[in-house]
Amino acid sequence: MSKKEKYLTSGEFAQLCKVNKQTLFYYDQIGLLSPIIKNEKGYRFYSIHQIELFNVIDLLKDLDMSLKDIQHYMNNKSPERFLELMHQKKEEIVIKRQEIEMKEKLIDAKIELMEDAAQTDFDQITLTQLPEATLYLSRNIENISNDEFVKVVSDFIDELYISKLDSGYPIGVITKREHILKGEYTNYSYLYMEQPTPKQGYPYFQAVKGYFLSGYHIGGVATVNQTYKRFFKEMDRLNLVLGEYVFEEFVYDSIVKNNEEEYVTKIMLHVYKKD
Amino acid sequence: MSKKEKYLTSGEFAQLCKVNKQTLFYYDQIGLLSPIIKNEKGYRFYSIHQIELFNVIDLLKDLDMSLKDIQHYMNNKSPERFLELMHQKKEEIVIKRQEIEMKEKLIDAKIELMEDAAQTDFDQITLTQLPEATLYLSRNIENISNDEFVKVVSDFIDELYISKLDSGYPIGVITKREHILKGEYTNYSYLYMEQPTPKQGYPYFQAVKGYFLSGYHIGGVATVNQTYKRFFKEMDRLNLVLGEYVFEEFVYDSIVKNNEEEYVTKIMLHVYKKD
DNA sequence: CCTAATGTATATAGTAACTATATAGTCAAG
DNA sequence: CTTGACTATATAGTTACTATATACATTAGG
Repeated sequence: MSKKEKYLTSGEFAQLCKVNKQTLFYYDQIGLLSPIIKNEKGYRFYSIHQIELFNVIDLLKDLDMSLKDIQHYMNNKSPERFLELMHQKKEEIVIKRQEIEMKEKLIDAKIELMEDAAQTDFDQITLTQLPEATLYLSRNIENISNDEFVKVVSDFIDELYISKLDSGYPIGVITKREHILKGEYTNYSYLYMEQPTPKQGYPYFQAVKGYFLSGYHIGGVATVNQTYKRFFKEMDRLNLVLGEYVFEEFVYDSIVKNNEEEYVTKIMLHVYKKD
Repeated sequence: MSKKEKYLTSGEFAQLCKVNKQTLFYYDQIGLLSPIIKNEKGYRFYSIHQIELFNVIDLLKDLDMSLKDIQHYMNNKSPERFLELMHQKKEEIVIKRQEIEMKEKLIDAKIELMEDAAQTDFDQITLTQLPEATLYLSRNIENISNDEFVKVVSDFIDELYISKLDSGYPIGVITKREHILKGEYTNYSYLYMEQPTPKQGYPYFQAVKGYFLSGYHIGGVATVNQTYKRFFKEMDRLNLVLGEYVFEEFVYDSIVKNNEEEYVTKIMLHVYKKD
């Protein structure tokens, strides 16, 4: 290796940086990263050390720093300021990573939901013993005004977001036995979201376990009473009585189907064995 | 909860989605997400269920899907296609997460480097026993042409990238004793990057341990011979002989300093105790 | 040495996904 | 009945590229 340094052409440097050559022209133009040499023909030549600089620019850019702000740092660089910047970016990247992890869980939950649904016979009603599950509940929504309902939903979603409790599972509704028995199938009492790995220190949680009669309703809310009729018939046949709560959650909704008639709702009735 | 649904104004819906109202107008304009009702005055009203749709749009957008492609899915929605999409996005988000994790490590490494440097006396030369360390090495770069050197650097960087071995630690150079003794301080033999958590199955690794004389060179390569003189004096004083290799790595370079005269290079000479 | 292929340059326009601004109409409270 | 907070549309501006058109330079092969 001799003393005189080898310089890279714009094309070579672009390849090394894994970036479009035009991007380097742009960086040169705005004065963010210019080649150390420009010959009489206007050809750009970069030093091999400049890749370090490019990498830092690329890192900061990925962490949502604007080119202008990066340039501002470069014009005022110092070990102290760089350390400060890295501390700040560390905080930001931790949040970014947590958000990515949340979204990955959400995708996992959606895949699970869709794969389960794909091999489910929506006409079948089955009796199962459900293990204990923890649910995050909204405030009570019985007989409240529409404006209040919107407020509760907003708050519920905000709480899920702030407390990082959005597990990606669908938002479900809970209806109390008394309303079901009166035929008020849409007089819901709470919204809920299942928590696969519940955190300590949050209120509104409720454990659920016991016998459940599970089935599916196909169509909009207007026709849900017919599905409940089928449920009641099956309860009679199996000698069951309705327990405290009924749980409903969407399986197929506007995300995968175009019209309400094709929506699928999973309905789980808490039941006791008659004796 | 009565039958008739409550609708949200554009402002309310924007707040719920945590997004600028203008963004919703834009989505309406391109036909991606339109309110289910527009009254005679042109006022937009969204259903509460539309937030689910918005969330999916937002998720896909975060996973680098263009609004056009999202729209294309929405026009061809089905459980099968949604599942397929989620599988694809799962693969993408895993890569994204790994990249974020790499960048977080890189930031950690930079912070460590800067914090260590901040409390280091660059004039001091110290004798320390270094623990075993694993280094990822480039091909040999002794006496090669400039073109070849550029190729080796490119390959080295590409390998680090492909094999995900870029630990964020600085790229260093190794010089053999024979070259040092001849005063050829810049006739380097290898590039290296330290691997804090070495992976199995990669060649080019070399463990390093033993006694090292560590000090710092301030300035460009042109003046490094003076720093080596200081090292040799210290070796005499401590009754040491030069070992096999010398390691050099940048502490302060173009990322934190404007001109070469202020750069700081850490130099570590492998040494034996004379007896 | 000529030529074709490949490389380099500048200038300009286009792109995605917002974002801001200007202007004007609507609604609800006091 | 007015004030302040909302709603709408239309248009222009923004960021960080990206593509295209045109022209000049360098290099490899015959």
